[in-house]
Amino acid sequence: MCAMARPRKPLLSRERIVETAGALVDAEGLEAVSTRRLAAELGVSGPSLYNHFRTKDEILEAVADAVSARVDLSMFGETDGRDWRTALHDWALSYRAALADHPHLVPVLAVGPGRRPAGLRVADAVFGAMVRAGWPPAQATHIGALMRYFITGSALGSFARGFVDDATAYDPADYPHLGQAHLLAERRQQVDEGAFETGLRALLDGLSLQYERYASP
Amino acid sequence: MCAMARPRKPLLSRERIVETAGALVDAEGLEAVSTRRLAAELGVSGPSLYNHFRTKDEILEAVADAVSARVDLSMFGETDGRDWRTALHDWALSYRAALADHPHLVPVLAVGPGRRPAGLRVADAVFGAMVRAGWPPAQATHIGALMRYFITGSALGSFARGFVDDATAYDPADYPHLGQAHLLAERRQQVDEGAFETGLRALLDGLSLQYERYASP
DNA sequence: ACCTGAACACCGTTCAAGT
DNA sequence: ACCTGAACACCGTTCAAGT
Repeated sequence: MCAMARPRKPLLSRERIVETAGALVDAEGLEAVSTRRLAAELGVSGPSLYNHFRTKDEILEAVADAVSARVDLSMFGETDGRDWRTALHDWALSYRAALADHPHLVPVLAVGPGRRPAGLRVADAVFGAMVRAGWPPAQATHIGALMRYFITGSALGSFARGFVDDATAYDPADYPHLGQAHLLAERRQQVDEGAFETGLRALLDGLSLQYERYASP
Repeated sequence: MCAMARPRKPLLSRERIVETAGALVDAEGLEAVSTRRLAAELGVSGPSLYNHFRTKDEILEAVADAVSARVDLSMFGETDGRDWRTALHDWALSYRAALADHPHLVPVLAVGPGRRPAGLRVADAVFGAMVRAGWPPAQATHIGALMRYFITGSALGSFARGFVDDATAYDPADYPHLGQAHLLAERRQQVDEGAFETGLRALLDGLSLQYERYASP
């Protein structure tokens, strides 16, 4: 009448599924992740996954959440009125780096963070730090969202991503101002990097102007 | 020996396929567009589409291109050194409105514009106008890209999009700074709108600061 | 040239059956 | 509780056949 020993350890766990799915996305891209393929990678049969997740989408969301959770938020810990700008800047760089580490996952990461716990945790951290730095609550909320817009938008819509690598596909006559140089892969990456830097500086400069209006009356 | 009359008019054309696919995406979302379903909508059988497009992806790209091509670029026509900022602002609003008109297509529109003719045409128009307004060429290129990052990022990553509409799914204890109000649908939309306005102003303000450094030596 | 039906190699998901 | 095989209702795409 004592408890029978469990027949054996379960083959799967949510953690192991998320981990393996993440590795598969990184290695072969989103379209390589089918329930059957992922299950094979885990040494089980397809339907087994449904004992741990309700849908395939939930698995991908969990993978995205795990990546989001790894983004450094420590710069929002000791923010005071002087360095909110530095904190935002550092966060933007580490966020961008996290996306660059998992390029195939960016389309999943870029859509609404509202359903992912880690996304809300980020919004909460930015909000708290901005309020402590003297921003009005409404503006503090906006800052977290607009920074994310820019960072995920740059990762997803980069010139380099998915560019057709056939120069002859683009007739320069169609784009009088864009030079031939734009069609080269390395040039495209330079554009992405330069646009990110210029945009980030512009955002922070512009926010600083708005901050002065609130903080110096 | 004179040319025989063509048996009859072709049932399909690229234009008709793109038009019908666009209507189907708008009405029922991206996942409703299968080759079989789209073909049924057109009154033909699935494989017929492959006489006009090489893949289903090419059809969706063409739909996205058609939407991009409808974004107003006239504000870049008569830009001089004084109103590059107004032109960028107006373009941002009309771009955002175009995305809001086709929310289901945003994930397609947000990825690399490099492979779509209309995307390059936009980049070209912005570049030309910025150079005429006095921006150095490298900065002019960056401006087109960074504005697009922000606009598409805000459309794709909006708080309102795909938010789980079950308030009980979020325990306020997990997000000490975010109030209960954030969980309401109307509040989320307000956040999106406010964040877009704040971000757009910050970007333009920040770019104005950089412009002064180039234009007033 | 353009459309068709049949076929291939897949999908996500459900479910009864096993342990 | 957790895993399985079989099955359902789909996919995108190819291809020989028709006109």
